Amino acid sequence: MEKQILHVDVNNAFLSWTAIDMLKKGSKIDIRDIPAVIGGDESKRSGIVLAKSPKAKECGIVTAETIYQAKLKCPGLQIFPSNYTIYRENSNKLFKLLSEYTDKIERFSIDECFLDMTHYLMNSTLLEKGIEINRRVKNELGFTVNVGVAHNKLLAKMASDFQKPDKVHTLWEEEIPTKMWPLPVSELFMLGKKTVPKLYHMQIKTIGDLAKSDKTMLSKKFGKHGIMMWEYANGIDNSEVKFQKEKPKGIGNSVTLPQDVRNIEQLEEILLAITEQVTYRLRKEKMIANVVNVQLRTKDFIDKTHQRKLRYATANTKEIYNKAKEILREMYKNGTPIRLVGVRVDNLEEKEHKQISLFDEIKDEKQEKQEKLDETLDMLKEKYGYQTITRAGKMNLDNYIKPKK
DNA sequence: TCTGGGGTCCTAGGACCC
DNA sequence: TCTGGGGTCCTAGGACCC
Repeated sequence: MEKQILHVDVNNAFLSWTAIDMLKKGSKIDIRDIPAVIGGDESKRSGIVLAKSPKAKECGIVTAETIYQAKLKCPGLQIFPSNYTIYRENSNKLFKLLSEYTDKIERFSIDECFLDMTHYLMNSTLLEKGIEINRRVKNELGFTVNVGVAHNKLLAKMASDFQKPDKVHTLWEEEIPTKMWPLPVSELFMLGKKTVPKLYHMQIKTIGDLAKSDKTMLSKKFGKHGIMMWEYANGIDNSEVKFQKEKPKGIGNSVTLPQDVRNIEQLEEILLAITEQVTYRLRKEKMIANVVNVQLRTKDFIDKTHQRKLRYATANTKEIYNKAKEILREMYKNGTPIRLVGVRVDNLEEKEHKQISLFDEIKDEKQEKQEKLDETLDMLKEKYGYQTITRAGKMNLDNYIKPKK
């Protein structure tokens, strides 16, 4: 049976949400109407564009470029910091409103949702529902969304990306040749900056070119990715709207340091602070990890990641830190200037599912104590806030990261 | 004042086993 | 002298998304 899918995408999400917040706090200007961007902090070496206003877009500013580049393109550009607390609040409001329409709703990102309306249309059409959602979000939440209307997720997503802002677009199968095929191949979902030049080289320039090219040839050249891009170009996508919250597969944090660090003792302190953050999140998910992964980025922007399997799955800070330290020591050549440090845990499993007996056999008293310590510290973090309770005391990340001005 | 941070999925080579 | 192949696990890195 044919699915009925909507894709809802907030227009310039971070910028719109910051604009609303500023107006609420008495701002005289709406930053949606001026050349403005939401950006990182250049003094913290994280100066990139996260979102742009329409006027900033007119200057040629693109997402993820440096603030420095953006200023060159648009001298009067105004820059505002991001605020994820506010973004999460708005995202939740949107999700709540959309949940009135179907139970089968997938939060694809902080500002995008897929809705499976197949059994929820009652007496209206899918397009009517899309138009209603577009209108209600604007009136009730104060920001605008694009809505894509189609029979699968890929086409709905492509549709919501057509003309912006505040629009509802259909992309039915019969509309593919006129609405999707003329677009440059770079517009197709999952085709990024590495693949597009390769396709161009093969004289594949539009989505239509890709759709009409030979699937077997693409498969030989790009593997699974080749099959997928051919299917997407032809509007084929059988994936389901994932409405049940999925357990994370991995959890990680990383930090760009305000200055390069070139000695291992300092790197270890940073590693501990990040590990504490990661394992805290891991324990909150009630999961344990089998793999620890350490990432280093040099001052020349060369990334290295090394990972090791743990002897048994755990969420204990000390055990994971010990493994991370082992990895760091093996991968770090003393004196190399490091710009970013990251820790990830992977191959997660649910703590409940672990067979207690087997687990306890290899767990000794020391480990029991360590786990109790984690529990206690986690409780304190819940009660008094994360920042005040770090195991390492002075080894807090704040020592390496300039406090927010 | 150059270049974020959090994810998922895939590939490929080597080790190891049968 | 010649000389398997299939499967799984582990690890590093790449591509892509928002």
